Amino acid sequence: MAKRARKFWLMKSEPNVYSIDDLAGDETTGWDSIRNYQARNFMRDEMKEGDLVLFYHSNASPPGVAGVARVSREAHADPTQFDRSSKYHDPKSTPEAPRWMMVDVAFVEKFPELVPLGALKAEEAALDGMLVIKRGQRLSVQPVDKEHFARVLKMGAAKMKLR
DNA sequence: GCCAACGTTGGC
DNA sequence: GCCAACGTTGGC
Repeated sequence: MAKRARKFWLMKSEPNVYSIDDLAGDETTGWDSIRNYQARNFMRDEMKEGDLVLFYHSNASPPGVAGVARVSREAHADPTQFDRSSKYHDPKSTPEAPRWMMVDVAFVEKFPELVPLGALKAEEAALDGMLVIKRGQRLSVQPVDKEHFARVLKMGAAKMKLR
């Protein structure tokens, strides 16, 4: 039985909330608090262990890709939805039928330097169709083409290589 | 801080 | 089911 081909993703996080350095320290984290159905569906239905993730710093100056992570655990219920004290509490969700799912991601590497959004936009020809460079694109979990992923690794002088 | 773009809610 | 109002995202 052939293994499913690895998929590639981009996940946004505000670095003043949770940065690539936080992930490096934690080694792994639950990608909780996502309250967007499209993003949830990607996590619930499509992200598999071993998939690679561009870790993107949003609401930063400049915003950009800070490094690489890897899906380390597939979809499971986001615990913040059951936490009454959390701003992400969802009273309509139950443990039997959780509405919000998350994956866990593990630290892979931090780029020597951030790849700014502006640099991605400047590579528009090579990165044609990449969602993060589209204006008005707010989705915080996005699929990325393998070719685009490889190009961003190069731009970030990543240690890892795709094969 | 501004505001364009987008997603969600809720009245009808 | 439509769509106006509202809330959020996120670049600048």
